[in-house]
Amino acid sequence: MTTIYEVAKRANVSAMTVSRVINNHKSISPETREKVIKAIKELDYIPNNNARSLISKDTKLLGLIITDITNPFFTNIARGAEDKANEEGYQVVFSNSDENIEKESSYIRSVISRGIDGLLFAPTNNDSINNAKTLRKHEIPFVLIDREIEGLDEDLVIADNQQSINDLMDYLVQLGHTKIAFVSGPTNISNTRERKHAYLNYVKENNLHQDPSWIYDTGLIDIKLDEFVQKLLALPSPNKPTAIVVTNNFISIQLISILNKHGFSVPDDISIVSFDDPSSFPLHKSLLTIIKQPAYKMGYLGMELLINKIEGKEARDKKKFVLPTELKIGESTSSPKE
Amino acid sequence: MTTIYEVAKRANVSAMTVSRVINNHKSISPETREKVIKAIKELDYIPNNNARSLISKDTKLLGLIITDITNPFFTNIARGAEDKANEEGYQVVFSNSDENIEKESSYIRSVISRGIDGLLFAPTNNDSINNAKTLRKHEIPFVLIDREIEGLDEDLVIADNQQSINDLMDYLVQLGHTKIAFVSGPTNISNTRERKHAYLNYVKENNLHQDPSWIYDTGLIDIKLDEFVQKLLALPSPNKPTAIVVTNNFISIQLISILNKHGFSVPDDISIVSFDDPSSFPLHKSLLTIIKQPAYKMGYLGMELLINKIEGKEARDKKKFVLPTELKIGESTSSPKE
DNA sequence: TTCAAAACTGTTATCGGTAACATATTATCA
DNA sequence: TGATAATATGTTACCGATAACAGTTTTGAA
Repeated sequence: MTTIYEVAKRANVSAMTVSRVINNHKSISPETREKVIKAIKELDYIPNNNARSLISKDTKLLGLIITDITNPFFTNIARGAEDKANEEGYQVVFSNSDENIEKESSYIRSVISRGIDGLLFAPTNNDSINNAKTLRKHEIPFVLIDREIEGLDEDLVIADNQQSINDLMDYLVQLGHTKIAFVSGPTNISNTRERKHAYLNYVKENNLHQDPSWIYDTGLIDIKLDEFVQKLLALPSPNKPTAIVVTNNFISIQLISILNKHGFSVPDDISIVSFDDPSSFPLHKSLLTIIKQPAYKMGYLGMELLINKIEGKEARDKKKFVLPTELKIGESTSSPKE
Repeated sequence: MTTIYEVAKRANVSAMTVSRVINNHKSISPETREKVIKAIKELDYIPNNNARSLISKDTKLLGLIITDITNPFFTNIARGAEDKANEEGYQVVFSNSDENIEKESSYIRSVISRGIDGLLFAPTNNDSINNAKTLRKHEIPFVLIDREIEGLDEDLVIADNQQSINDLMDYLVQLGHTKIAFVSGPTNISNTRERKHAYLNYVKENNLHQDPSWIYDTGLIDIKLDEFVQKLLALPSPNKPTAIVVTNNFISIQLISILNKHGFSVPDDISIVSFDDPSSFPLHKSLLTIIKQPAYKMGYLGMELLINKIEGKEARDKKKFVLPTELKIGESTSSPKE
């Protein structure tokens, strides 16, 4: 590895002078600068950023935790985040937490030891509070994305869950549905909680049919829908829902699959609405009627907030950014029969 | 930031002893170890890995360059790569090169200055040879993925292009097509080159209709298909192809869109086959008939090779891994009319 | 002309770790 | 029982950069 000393020797100056040239300090004579640049080029010298960081305390490295890059929602968050980071001269280390709090903890300790300047962070669930505290103890600025942590006041970028559920419900009601079931992920994740809350509110305020057996919370990794679906389908016709709101795209795929298995077709027998269709295809109508969350924008904005925070351009008060979503009508919804 | 010296002071030992405890050296008495561990916990000490790297010369950090994480093919490569890296205790800094050689160069210099242990690298095109040389000069192990660089002998993981084209052509011929056009990306990218070569071979060996005006190379960022399509559709019926092989999923989407604009429908008027349908949806038949490349496996294997190389577990001779692909029949193909 | 300020370059110490060597104590065996 | 090895811990130097300070030369205003 070529060091600054080798460059210095070749250019017949001190290491400090080379450092000054690299960092564009004033007070370097044009001749010296030229000599040094020549030596740098000849040796193809690339400074060791880790040695620099030891003194400067910054690394221009940012962390990104998402649950799974393979989920198109997070893919676009990652892309938005990387774009902004890149624009500002930062690089991104990423990790898939897979809804696993231990994996999250272990990654966070690793990136702290790397000296990352900040972290953009989709927390696993409310248990992530301990990891957030670790970050704070080590004075790593971070911004939450997509999910809030209960009891933690921190900068946050999310989509508008209230509005999203209202839009979905409005659309279903407009189609003539009044019996609407609700399948969500685990409620220790904030967006699930908010969506469920919005659903319950909507049902109450609009005097829709209410039934506790129509509401089901699954896990995110082991999604056990079979029993719930069987119970639902066994209900006598007047008590059977004609539509289901699903809070997660992966769950909705499995749900449709199970419904089909039981001989129920979507949307003929039952309508399904969800979030962030994973099959969005530019050319044809989306299969699912969904709420599209502005994933790219969320990632981009999240990084922007984070970098502002790091570089001190930001007022110190915490901010919560709630971005608007968009209803996209697909082929998983129709008016109820009869 | 808590340093090893503060831990040492609190535990009443030297910094070296703390270091020994952290790194599980032998010759530490149980009492000392316990004292030190207690101090580490009380201070929530996380070692500074950059300071460590300054001496040890390794960082447990790996680079990943893909053209665009948003392309599901690369998403899965990234996921496979991150999984393997994580299993082996490494972390991944990634970058979207966007088919832009300057962005690639700049990223590579950055990660070199970070002291990455190695790089998994989908090169932009043959011009990437200079970046590969930079990596070699700085003794950074790397493995190429998805694309070869002409004139560079280096470890490589790709999908079987020859076989893929043969499968697509076989399928079209079996449907009754004999007039098959070919649209590819730029031929300074190895997989495009190989696919084109395989297509030309197939046409020749099977005595299919040949026509230079049926072959078109586009850019990857600015895909200009309009003129080509117009020419193609203006051909008198006997000279008009009944199917098109497209080497890139994004191009195929645009192609279908343009064909539709001109009043031609797929597959009724013309069949389209391609690679890696971006709309693959678990529940229903894929829209496009495609060759599915084993993206996850490619990323995983690529990382495995890279890490073996870094850790010296690997024989020093270069290896080229060509993974098998899978034909997936979708709705973009049918037998030709009349 | 003269001397302080500005411009230019070098020396030393330090960032947070660890390798290499040194020292002190304990264990082991001929 | 004395010599040697093994165990346990500390001291010093160094990894590659840069901040802080210190010179030396040049510049410019009085």
